[in-house]
Amino acid sequence: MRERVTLRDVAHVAAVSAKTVSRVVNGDAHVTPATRARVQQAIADLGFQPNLVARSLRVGRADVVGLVVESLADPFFARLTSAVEQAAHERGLAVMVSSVGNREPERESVIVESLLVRQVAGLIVAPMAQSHAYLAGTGRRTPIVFIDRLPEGLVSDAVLVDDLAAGEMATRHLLDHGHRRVAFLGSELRNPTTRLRLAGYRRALATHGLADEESLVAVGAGTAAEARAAAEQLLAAPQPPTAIFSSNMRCSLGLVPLLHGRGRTDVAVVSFDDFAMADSLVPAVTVLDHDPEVIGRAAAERLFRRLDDLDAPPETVTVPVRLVPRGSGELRPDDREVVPDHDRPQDRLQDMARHGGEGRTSTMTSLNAQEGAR
Amino acid sequence: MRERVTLRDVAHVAAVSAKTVSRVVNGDAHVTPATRARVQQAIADLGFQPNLVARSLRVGRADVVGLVVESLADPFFARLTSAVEQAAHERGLAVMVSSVGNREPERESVIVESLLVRQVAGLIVAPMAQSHAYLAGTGRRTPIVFIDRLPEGLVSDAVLVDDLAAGEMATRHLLDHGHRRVAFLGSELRNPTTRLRLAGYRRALATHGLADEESLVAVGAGTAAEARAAAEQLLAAPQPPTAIFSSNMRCSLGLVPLLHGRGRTDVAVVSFDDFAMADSLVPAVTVLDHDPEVIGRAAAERLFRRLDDLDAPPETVTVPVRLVPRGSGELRPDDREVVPDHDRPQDRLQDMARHGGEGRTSTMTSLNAQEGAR
DNA sequence: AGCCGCGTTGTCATCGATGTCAAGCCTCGA
DNA sequence: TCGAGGCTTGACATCGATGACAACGCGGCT
Repeated sequence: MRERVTLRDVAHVAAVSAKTVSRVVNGDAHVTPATRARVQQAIADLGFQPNLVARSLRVGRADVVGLVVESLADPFFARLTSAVEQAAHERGLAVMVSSVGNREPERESVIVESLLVRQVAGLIVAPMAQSHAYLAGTGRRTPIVFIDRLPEGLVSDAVLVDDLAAGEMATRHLLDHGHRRVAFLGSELRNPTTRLRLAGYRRALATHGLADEESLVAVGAGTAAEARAAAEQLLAAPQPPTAIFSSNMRCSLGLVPLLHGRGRTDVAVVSFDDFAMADSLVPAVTVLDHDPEVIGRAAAERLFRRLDDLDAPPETVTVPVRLVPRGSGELRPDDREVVPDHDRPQDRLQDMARHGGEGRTSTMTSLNAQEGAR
Repeated sequence: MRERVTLRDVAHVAAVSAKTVSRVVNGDAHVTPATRARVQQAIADLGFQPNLVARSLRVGRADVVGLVVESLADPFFARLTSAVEQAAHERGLAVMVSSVGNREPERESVIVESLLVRQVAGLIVAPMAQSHAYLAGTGRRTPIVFIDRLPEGLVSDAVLVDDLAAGEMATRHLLDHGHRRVAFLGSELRNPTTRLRLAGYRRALATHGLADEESLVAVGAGTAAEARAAAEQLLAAPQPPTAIFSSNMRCSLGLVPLLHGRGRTDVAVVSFDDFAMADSLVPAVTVLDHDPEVIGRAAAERLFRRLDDLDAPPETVTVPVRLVPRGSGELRPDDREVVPDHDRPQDRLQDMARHGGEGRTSTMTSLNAQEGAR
């Protein structure tokens, strides 16, 4: 129930000035060992703990990083947050998290500003808002690292996924499983992400010496329903694809139920982005997945380097995606039968028993692997 | 790229004192409408934003709540964090999260102190450490709400789950499905949580007019392996149970793989705590589940009330648990055959299509429901 | 011996906001 | 007309730490 102890109290007990105590606390070299010892003794006796808010005011910034994501409840962002928090902790920084929610992207600016007024040293933002004009003059005072998407017309540090390589990887995966008619399902081409993934798709085709067939590329689907319709068209074509690369989650949410509803689970599918239930369907959906731990740490480290050198030119870090084979992407063009599924739960059971709720594995192979609550 | 704007700058432009600007910013009533307007104009012109760090120093506390959990990557804590963050945001508070990690519970004190020195207004802690002596005098200065477990020898605000009711609910669920020989599998009785759940189990038996049979209660299993052994004993008994209430996750991690390995999926199971894969097994495991959103919000609101009245006596909030029927708990004593499983994924598919990746449903029925990454 | 230089320590102002207290002004009633 | 009381506004100190700068003491040098 001790009263708050300040530098001055310690100074008084150690018979030195507050400034000297400050030097000891901050590890300043210019202090005599004898003085240092006396001060440290006083600190210990009084149980002094520096007030970081006061320090923050004086030095003009808090030793805190702000993190802005869409939703903390989303496992992707949860793991990202965890990675950022670990990296920050190693550097002695605290983390303030805020979620924007998926309803109103405009809330992003409010959230960001609520962190700025708290003088965070830096921000990591997974952008949702359309415009980032509100960030106009902020960058210099408070560095920002963007995740996953670079806001329009802003040059800034960012951590992006390698969409080109990802598109190529997905497509090659299907080609390697014997498919020759691989379709591309994507949303609007305005989206640079989609463009890059499509480019990767084409590059993989070219590498395999295949022509890029116009009729196999279905883009423009903005919603799951539109994606479903686009997929229906693909399947109804005279020479339908035997495999489909669904280049984002929304598309998959249209495509996959369609295939299951029609009993067309013989069509091979690789989906970008993991999505709910992707691994409990039969066959489970092979996905290209971002590794949130890798992205989070990369973003944190990019930010730290920026804090150490505010004047270096902006840098973009590109992280690879992983392909998580689960069944749907490993179907061959002549497969008419689905892999029996009753061995899959068994596999997982063994996995579960092996990990036994004790340690967390450092690299998880399945995105959906999750520890039980508590 | 504007320089930082302070109260004084605004005061200068509006030709008033800094104090008056402060009054306007804080909505103090004692300001002439004319003055107020002039000040607000100046604030808008200069783009002034108050420096919350300075305010925090002055008032002695930051408008921040600290949250300490085991792991942010754990979906339970992720959703809890999300709920806390939302509640805090509604009150204008930011949230600093820190995770302790499951390796060294002693790190808890370091984490908590790193938040205290940042002058957080209050803390929400899911305790892991054995001793909380380090919190000795803290409570008065910085209120703490504990989640799920009350630290030894500390009277404090807390949010606990209703273990008694939960034990009763699980057991009654099994009894209602026709079972008469229901076993209880639990860890050490030293653990008050286990004691309460066992009491609930007994109460349900009593309500159904059943005797409490000693041989059906297996407690003391500290690890999954021990739980497995205990379950083996139960099943090998002359009159084995037809249903088992596994009273915590560790027990379930011993019990469930055993049943599956032995092909004894005819034994009904209700498990406390959701766990990895619980819903993708066949049959999926019926669980009693904490609702992290409810717990998080309850903790936040308890904390806010405490902030409003530091002298009220400590209060414990008890939240109910939910029973999530998934199959294993709905088996009847005479069931020899497992529900065919291929319709379950279909159900989910429809579910998935219906929600279509658009809105987040406000109350999720399945704990494991999760949005895809991004 | 006296001066220089270096390393230690202290004084003072400051970061930006707010609590305290009082001054100034206005209104109303005696 | 004058004083009391209320409201608006401002001057000043303060929260706790740190940066700039100065003073001090001591050893080495000429």
